[in-house]
Amino acid sequence: MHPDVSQKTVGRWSLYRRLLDALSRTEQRYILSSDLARRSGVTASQARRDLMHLEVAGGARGYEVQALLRAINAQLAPAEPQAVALIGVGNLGRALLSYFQGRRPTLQLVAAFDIDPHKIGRVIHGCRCYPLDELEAILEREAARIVILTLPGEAVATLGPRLIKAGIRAVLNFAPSHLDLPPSIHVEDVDITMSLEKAAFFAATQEQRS
Amino acid sequence: MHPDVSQKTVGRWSLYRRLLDALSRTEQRYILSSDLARRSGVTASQARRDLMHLEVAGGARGYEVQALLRAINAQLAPAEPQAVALIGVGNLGRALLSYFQGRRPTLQLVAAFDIDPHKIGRVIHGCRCYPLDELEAILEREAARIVILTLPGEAVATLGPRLIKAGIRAVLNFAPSHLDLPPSIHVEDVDITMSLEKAAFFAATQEQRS
DNA sequence: TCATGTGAAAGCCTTCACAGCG
DNA sequence: CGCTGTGAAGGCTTTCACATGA
Repeated sequence: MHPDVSQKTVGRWSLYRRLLDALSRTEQRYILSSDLARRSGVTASQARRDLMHLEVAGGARGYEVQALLRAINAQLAPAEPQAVALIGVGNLGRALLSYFQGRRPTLQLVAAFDIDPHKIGRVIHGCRCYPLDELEAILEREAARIVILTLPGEAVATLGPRLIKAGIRAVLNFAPSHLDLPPSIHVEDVDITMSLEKAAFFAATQEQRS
Repeated sequence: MHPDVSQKTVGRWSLYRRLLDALSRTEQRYILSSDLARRSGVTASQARRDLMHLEVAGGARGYEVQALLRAINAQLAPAEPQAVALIGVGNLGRALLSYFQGRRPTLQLVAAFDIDPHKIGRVIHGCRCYPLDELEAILEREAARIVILTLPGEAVATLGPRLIKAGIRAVLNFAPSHLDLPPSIHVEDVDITMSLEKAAFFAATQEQRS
């Protein structure tokens, strides 16, 4: 694999894949960087740079859709499916369980955790809910290396050390608190309140940037 | 207002505010940039740069919590409350309605929209649901300039022109499709699938970056 | 003395611009 | 001829490092 791929490029691969996936169900066999770019909201240069790392040669008709798709899948989807667990089965947690169930076969939601006794033992959107106490044991049993955090902000603070001990490799954190984890664990923060406040700020500002 | 504030700085103001808000309910009257930084997951230099734009003088004991809070609020929260509408009352839409209801008094969720007749007319998490047909009329009536999009990907494509006509100033887009809007409208994309796929990629990669 | 405020340097990401190839 | 692939330039963001002030 190419060693120096930036986080942003990886994110855009995911965008491109969505488009290519849709294209692959049509008659269109080739796509131009300019097309891919316009439909993804990036520039053509940037799309070409991102595709460069995939080492798929384009031609005068552009890139072959199937070839790109294969190359991006090879990067984003490892050979073995990855198990994912979700911690915090509130409104947002349930919405995400439903959203992700069966969406990407290589990412399987194998367990949910909560502290609410009413939720424990239930199967929610196809995913069994366990007590948070059993986190380490069940993550180990299911070989889950990725967790989604959808807890109230205060609750994540104590979770860091447990995630480290459980051998977690990546976290998708929806809680509005900073997780202090070693750099070997990838943390992807999704801060919805911040995003809305940014939107509100720029809505109220005359001079728009970007 | 300082003219050249970057989007990233605005986002971090929102982070800092959350922390300062919590601090303001404690005895602690001053905070050091290094403290603020550590607890927000940024460097001390960066925190100081971000605070620079607020023109709040710090001293040897650091910054006064209340002064910072006032300055950030002045930036992020305009004098008048801003009305927000949400389009697409599925699982994620409902979770966000519940999440945002009453959280920030200066951001008021005034209307939800859907095409499902079963949802129209109901009040969901304190927010009335209207038919999507009436979008323009109701956005105008409620003076909503910010919309949250939580629809299936395909459905947003046709929405662009309607949002422009309705005079929308900012969009928080959870749909995995590119919105083609003029640069005068701020678009904040929150792509949950992309975030999870990034997390999965870096979970599977040996060399972690960042 | 110790923390801020900030020029200057470094690093990262995007865009330009064009050689080269099908 | 038009599009890709990519060095080089440009722009943005972060970090360094230190003068300044309480």
